[in-house]
Amino acid sequence: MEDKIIINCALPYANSTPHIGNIAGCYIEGDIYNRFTKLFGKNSVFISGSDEYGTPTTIRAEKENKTPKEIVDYYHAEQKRVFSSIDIEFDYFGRTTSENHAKFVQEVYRDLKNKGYIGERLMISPFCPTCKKFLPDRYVTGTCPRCGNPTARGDQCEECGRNNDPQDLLEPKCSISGDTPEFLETRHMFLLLGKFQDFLKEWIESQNSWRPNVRSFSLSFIESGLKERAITRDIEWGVPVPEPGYEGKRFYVWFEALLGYISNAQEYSSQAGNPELWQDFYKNGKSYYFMGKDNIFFHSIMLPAILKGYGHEIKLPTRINGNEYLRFAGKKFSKSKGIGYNVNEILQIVDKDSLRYYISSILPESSDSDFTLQEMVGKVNGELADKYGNYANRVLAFCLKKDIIPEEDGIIDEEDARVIKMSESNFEEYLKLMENLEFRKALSLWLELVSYSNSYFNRSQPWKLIATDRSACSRKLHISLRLLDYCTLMLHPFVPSGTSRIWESYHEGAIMGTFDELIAGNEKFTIKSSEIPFKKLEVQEEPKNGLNLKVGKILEAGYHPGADSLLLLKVSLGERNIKLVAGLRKYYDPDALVGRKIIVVENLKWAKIRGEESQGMLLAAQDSMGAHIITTNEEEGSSVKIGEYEYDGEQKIEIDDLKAYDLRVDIKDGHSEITGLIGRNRLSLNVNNKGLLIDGGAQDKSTVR
RNA sequence: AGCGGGGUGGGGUAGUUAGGAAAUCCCGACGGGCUCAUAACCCGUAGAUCGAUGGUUCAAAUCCAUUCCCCGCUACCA
Repeated sequence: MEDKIIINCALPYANSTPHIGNIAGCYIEGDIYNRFTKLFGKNSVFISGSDEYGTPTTIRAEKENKTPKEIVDYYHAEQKRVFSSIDIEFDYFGRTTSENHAKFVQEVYRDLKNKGYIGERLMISPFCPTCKKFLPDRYVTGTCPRCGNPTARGDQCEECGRNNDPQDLLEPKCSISGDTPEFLETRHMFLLLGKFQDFLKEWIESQNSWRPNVRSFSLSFIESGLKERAITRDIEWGVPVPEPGYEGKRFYVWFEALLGYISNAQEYSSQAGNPELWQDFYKNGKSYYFMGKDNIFFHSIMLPAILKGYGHEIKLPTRINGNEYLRFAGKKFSKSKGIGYNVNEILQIVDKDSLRYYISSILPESSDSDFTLQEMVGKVNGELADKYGNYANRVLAFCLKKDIIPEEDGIIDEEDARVIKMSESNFEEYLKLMENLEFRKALSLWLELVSYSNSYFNRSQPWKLIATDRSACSRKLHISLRLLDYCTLMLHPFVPSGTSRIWESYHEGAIMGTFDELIAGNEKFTIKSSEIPFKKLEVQEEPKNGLNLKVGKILEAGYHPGADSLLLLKVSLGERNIKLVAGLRKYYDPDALVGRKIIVVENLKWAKIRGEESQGMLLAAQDSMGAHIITTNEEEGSSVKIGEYEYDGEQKIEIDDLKAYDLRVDIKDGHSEITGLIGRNRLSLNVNNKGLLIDGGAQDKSTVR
C-alpha cells in the first residue's frame, strides 16, 4: 500500500507578517515537498496553522490597546493571505485558539499525567500585589546586579547581556503598576523529560536519513542531560489546565503549540467529512516536519517525548528537517532593524514565480545562505527566463509559425536514443534527490536538463530540417516537446504558476493527476499558443556613498574608566569637536595618539559604551598584528571620498551598515590603500585625491572598521 | 572576547559524513557556431598549488594538529 504522508511546517507565531527568511527557512520547502508528493502519486496532506497563544501576543495587544483575540485574528488572516500570495497552499491552515485544539491538548495532558510523565513542582515567582497576578519574567524591571543598569528586565539585562532571574534584580518593580513584587511560591506542572532520555538517544541515533546538523545537535543536547520542563505558566492567554487549583494558569506555549500539528490534522479531517482520517496519517503514515534551526530542539526532543508518552499508536516524526538561516546580503533578516523585505514588499519588485525560483535555488539547507537582489536578477533572468522560458517559447513558436505538428514516425536515430536515455536517467536521479529533501540539488539537475534540451534543439536544427525532411523535423520537435514535459513537471513543485501556464499552452488539460498519467497522455501535443512565459527582472539600484567620513585630529586621549579595552578621545573635526570611544587600549598608548590625524565616521548613530557616549567611530585596520589607525596628512574637517563618490546621504547609519561598504586594506605592487565597495565597484578612499595612510602598515585584505 | 558556521578559478557554489586517476555547476572574460527564440541559445578556450603550516597515508580539498582570516549571534565592537 502506498504510504500516506503528512507534511507539517512549524506553526508561525501570530504576531507578524512572514519575511523572506521565514519563507525560505521552512514554508516553501514544505510546499515544494507537498506539491512533489502529490504530483508523483503519493497520498499526502500539507498542514500548518498559526500559533496564537503566549506572552508576546499579550504584550503586543497591550501596546496597541487591543485584545489578544483581535491581534491573532488579524495575523491569522494576514498569514493566510501572505502564504497564498506566493502559492504556498496548505491543505489546512488552522489556529491554536480553536476549541478542538484545547480539547486535544487537555486530553494529551491527562494521559501523560496518568502515565506518570508529569509532576508538580514548587517555583518561586514574582507576584504583583497591585495587579494581583504573577508576572512573566520580562514584566519585572530593576537594577542589574552586575552592571548596575537601573532598567534591566527580569529575563535579561539589555545593557550587559546578563541572563537574570527576576529574584536577582535589585529593587525589582512590576513594569505595569510600578509596585514592588513579592516573591511567592507557585505550583506548576513539569514534563519529566528525563524519563525519555535513553529512549530518545537510541531513537535519534537510528535516524540515518536525518540531516547531520539536526542529528548531531539533538544528540549533543541529550548528552548534556534532559531536565524536567515547566509546561504551565501563571498567565491568562492560553489553553486552560484541567487541574484543580490551576484555574488561573495556562499551558506554556511550546507544550501546547507542538500538539497543533495533530489538532490541525483532526480539524482537517472533520472538514473533509471523515473525522478519523487523521489517524490514517499519524498511525500508518510518514510525517515530515519543516522548520528553522531554532526549532530543532522542540521537534526532535520535545515532540517525540510527548508523542511517545501519549502513545495511542501515533508514530514519531519520520523526518525533522531543520534549516539554517537565510540572510539578506550578509545580515540577518530583521523587521525591527529594517533589514531585508517582508513578502509584501518583495512582491512589489518581483513576481511570485521568480521569487520562488530564486529562493528555491538558495535554500539554506546545510548552511546559511545569502539573499541579494543582484543575484536574484542574475538567476531569474539567466536560468528561469533565458534558458527554460526561452526554450519553451522557441520550440512552441517554431511549431506554430511553421505550422508543423510534432509526431513520432517510428524512427529513432542514435542521437534521439541518447537524448531519451539521458532525460530518463536525469529524471530518476531527480526523484531520488526530491525524496531525500535535497531540493537545491534537484533543481540543479533540472537546469542541466534544460541546457541539454536547448543543446538538442540546436543540434537538431529543425529550421533546416523542415525544408529537407519534414517527417524527421516533426520527430525531432516531438522529442523536444517531451523534453519540455520533463523540464516543466520537474520544475512544477518549485514554480507552480509559470509551469502550469506553459503546460497548458501545449496540452489539452492542466497539470492534474500524477506524473505517469501526464507523461503517458502525451503521444500527441496540441499547441495552442506560445508566449514569453517569464519576464526578465529589471532591478537597478543607484550606487551611492552614504558614509560621511571626515578627517579628525585627536586633541585629548585617556582611558575609559569602566572598561579595560577602551579609550576615550576628544577629536576636532575642524569646525567642531566630538567625543569618541575607541577599542584601541591594547594597541595604543593614549599619549601617543594626541595630535594624530584620524578618519572618523561622522554620521554614525551615537551610542553609549559602558556609560560613555561615542559620537562616531574612528577607522582602523585590524590584522593579526593588532589594530592600525587610518591616518592622513590633510586638514582636519576635510571629507573623504570613496573613488569619485562624495558623501550623499542624510541619515545616521547603524554600525552594521558599515559592512555594506566592506572597507579593507588592499596591497597592490607594494602600495597599500584603503578600499570600499560602492555598488559592485571596489574603489579607493581618498582625501583631496590623496590616498589614506595606515599607521605602521597592515596586512593585505585586513578589515577596516 | 564567548558560541555557532565557513575559507575551493574574477564573483557565487558542488564535492568533505564512508580519502583514490582529469575538482562540479551558474555568472563573468575570450574565441567560434546558429538565426527557431526573450540581444536569446549552443560549442570551445583560458583561469584554482582547494586559506596557511605541519602530520597520518602508497594516495588528502576530503582525516588529525596548529594557525590566520571571514561571516552570524552575543559583548567592554562604534
